[in-house]
Amino acid sequence: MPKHPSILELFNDKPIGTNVLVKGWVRTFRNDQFITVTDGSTIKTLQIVIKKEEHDEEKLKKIQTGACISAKGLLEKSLGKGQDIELICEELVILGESDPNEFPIQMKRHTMEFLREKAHLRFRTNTFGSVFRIRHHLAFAVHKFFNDRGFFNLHSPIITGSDAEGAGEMFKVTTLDIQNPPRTENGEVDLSQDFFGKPTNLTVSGQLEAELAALALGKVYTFGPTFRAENSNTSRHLAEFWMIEPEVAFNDIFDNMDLAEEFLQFCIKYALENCREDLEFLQEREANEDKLKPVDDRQSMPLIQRLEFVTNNKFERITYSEAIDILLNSNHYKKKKFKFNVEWGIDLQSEHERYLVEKHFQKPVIITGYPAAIKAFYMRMNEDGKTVAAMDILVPGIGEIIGGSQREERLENLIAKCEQFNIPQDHLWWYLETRKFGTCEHAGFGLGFERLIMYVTGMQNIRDVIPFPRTPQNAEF
RNA sequence: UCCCUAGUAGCUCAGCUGGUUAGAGCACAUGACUGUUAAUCAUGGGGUCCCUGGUUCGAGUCCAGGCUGGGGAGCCA
Repeated sequence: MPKHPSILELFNDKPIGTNVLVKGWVRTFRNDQFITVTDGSTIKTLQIVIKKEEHDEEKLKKIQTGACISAKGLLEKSLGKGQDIELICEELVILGESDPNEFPIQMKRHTMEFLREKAHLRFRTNTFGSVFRIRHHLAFAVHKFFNDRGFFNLHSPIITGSDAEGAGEMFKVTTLDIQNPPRTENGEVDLSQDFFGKPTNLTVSGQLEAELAALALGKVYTFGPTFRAENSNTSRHLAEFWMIEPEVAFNDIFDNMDLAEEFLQFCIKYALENCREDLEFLQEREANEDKLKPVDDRQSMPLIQRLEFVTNNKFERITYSEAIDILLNSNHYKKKKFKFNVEWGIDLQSEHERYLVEKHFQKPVIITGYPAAIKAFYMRMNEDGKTVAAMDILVPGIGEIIGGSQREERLENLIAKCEQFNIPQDHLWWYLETRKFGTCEHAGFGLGFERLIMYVTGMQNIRDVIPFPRTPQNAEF
């Protein structure tokens, strides 16, 4: 048992008439009498009532926004309207002062941009408190979903020696002195003297490793940090992000779609059931922010309604070819409103995906059967010899949230693909060997955890759903 | 990396076709009030107008370059 109850516990148990000790941070101090305190356990705040005469002036002055206090007293039914319980304070201690002239977080609206520069203190705000509580619950939901279905969590390596995954630019990992690295006779950096004796990178995906495990354990999933050294400056990309990658032996692309859809709906439902108050707060926040925006940029549905819509409706499933047809037959296309051309074989542009999801279907869409040329080497070739068993799940507002495929399990096909994509086979010998020894059909997908959090919280910028975002030119904190 | 856009008080912003001493709300300080809900009322302090250079009698305002933030695109999750 903790030495003192959290505010969440006080609201749940409501031990009215008993003596309690509370610790937390001051939000406001009104009327020289009412201290609003939060301790992070819930979005709710506890009102502490003090009698001015019982405390010396110096102490009262220190009850300021951001200060840390502890209060002991009787928990009572509140006389005021804003809350049902309050603490009648008998003993008040200032644990940590907070000079209001320096503390940057005020009880008023701050911009996300400003708070991003105060990432060490932004946890103290309602918005980030809610976001990071929801982040926790979603992480827990991920593990629960897979655990309940007999999946094993696989810890794929962070440092990887393979450089052929093709998922993007990689961060190099080295212990060599970059000012003065050892050189070979012809002047090149001698990586054989590096820590691992070869070039190594931070992982861009745990998928290939997950496949190895799936072909033995059956159903596995990874949930860990991944890294992309792309110079991407958007509200949807991070250099360090968390990815969830299930991989299942004996699943085909249709099983894969079912799993992905069930998984997304489970996570969203879990948040709706376990984070109600935080979601209500974020919904109100979003509505207030929307008032400042032009009508066209506003959300069509309130946050919670959007989430319920996703859990209550089947995702739309179409093939890439059907998607192209829909685009070609759209008024949007006929009025030449697309910036990029539409024809079979193109990689769908953001504007195309957005049209399909936000205008045409207005719900999550799963697109399958992409042209082989625009997808990764490991995706399974379909019978037509032109398309692969790939799938992307697109959601309104975010775009691609899941990308997956049935994997190419036929050794000769995979070797042919390696040649086409200029991937040296000796870099992937271990991957290819799984196709040599007891290969079987299998499938999996990757979900960007932060994008899921964005969708659930309604936050517009991915930098605001991870505690300390890493983006090009920015690794403060 | 490309395109667009912004940078004025601690925060959020206003500042017109260049023209006296650069404004408001919030925050802060002091006082009043005391069952408040981001309390209220009064008074007060607070500025490298992002930086560098230029045009001009005169630049927060115009021009050029740079820095930083934001939006969009590409890459992707």
